[in-house]
Amino acid sequence: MARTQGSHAQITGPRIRKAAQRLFAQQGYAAVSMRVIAREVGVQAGALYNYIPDKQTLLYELMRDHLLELHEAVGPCLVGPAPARLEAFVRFHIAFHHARPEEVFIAYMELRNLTPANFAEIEGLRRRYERVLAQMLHAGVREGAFSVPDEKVASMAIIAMLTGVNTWFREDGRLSLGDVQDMYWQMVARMVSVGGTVPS
Amino acid sequence: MARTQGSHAQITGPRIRKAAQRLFAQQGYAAVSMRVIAREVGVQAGALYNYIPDKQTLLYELMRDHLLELHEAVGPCLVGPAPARLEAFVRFHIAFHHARPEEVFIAYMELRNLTPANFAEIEGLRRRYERVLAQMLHAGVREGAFSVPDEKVASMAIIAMLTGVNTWFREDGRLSLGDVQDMYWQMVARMVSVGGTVPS
DNA sequence: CTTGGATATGAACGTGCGTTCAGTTAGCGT
DNA sequence: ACGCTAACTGAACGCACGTTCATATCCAAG
Repeated sequence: MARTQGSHAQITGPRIRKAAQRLFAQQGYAAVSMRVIAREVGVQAGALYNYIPDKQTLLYELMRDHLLELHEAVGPCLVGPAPARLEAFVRFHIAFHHARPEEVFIAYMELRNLTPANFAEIEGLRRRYERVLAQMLHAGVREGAFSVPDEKVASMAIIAMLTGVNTWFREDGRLSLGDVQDMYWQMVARMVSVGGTVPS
Repeated sequence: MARTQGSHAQITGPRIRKAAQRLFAQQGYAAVSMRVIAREVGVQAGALYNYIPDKQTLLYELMRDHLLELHEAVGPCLVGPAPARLEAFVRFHIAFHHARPEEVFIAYMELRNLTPANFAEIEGLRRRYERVLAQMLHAGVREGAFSVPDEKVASMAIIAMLTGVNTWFREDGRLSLGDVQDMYWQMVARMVSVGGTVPS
């Protein structure tokens, strides 16, 4: 048999990516075989190679696409006065990452499974995102709106604490995502001394 | 051949753990084979089973021992007034994790490679550690020394940002570990409003 | 109605996996 | 000097891996 039903190309490609994303996030890149991905999609393993050159590229493209989408989406946070931009960034980062737990998990956990060349590309995209926040802090400090011990260190600290939300937040818990955004913004604002003093 | 040199039992056991720790941290549990671990130690794969029941238990014990050591080591941070305890905790967490990058990496990245039973044990130990900080914050809030939006959320945020140091800090960078400890303590202190106001 | 390209199958390639175990050696206690 | 046992080897088990490829089928266009 071959092509047991109608034309599938525009369906199968995305389905492969979705299945790989789910499985990589759940079990890890190294633990997921091409045959398992294929079964999830409903084809034989060989058919996957009509859509991807190899397993490594599949992983790389998932991570790259995620980070490119992240860069596009953060754009609107880059306008206005520094404190407003920072607040927008905090809320954005939490919401964006919450909406994509699998992509985020993969982007953080599977870096070491990239070939050196692919790793360099992904790492570059990550650094660019970190610099977005660092520059935001830098501008705020220059304006006298923020005070931090070190702009780069503060940006790493903030990103780490924001990304950490994904490890514990559950939709059905006692807090809504909005609550969490409020709380994190309050903590970040205090951390960078927005307004030069602590908000009550 | 067998036992090509003198008695090795008390040497080989720890060497297996060290090798596994290094390799698991570098390449991931699923990507490291028993044969590779054995080669690193200088024995055949079969010999490993004189020291460990199986690969899964090797991973589990690495994580468990790390977390038990963490609990023992955090003890001294639990005395004194709340602000002093929190400062001690911040400095301790950074230093302890910095000294054990491989253990930390494994403990965070390989959770999904544990069997459900082992996962439950490890997760329990992690939660206990998180509760140490949460109770510290709770006490500080009760005393009026701290102010946070939510004690549990704040503890997750603080632990995430502290653990994040391991992802970027390099011994040979422009900052010493002491610098970083100072900066993070300053940021955390502001975040929980130590003293009810922002330290300059 | 024919045809050609898109889409998929299923077998096969060589390799490596975790684990077991009978056999072999080295060094200790006596 | 010698046996005992701890320590290790090396082969073997069945299975799964990523990838390739000849082949088969389906659909759209002419």
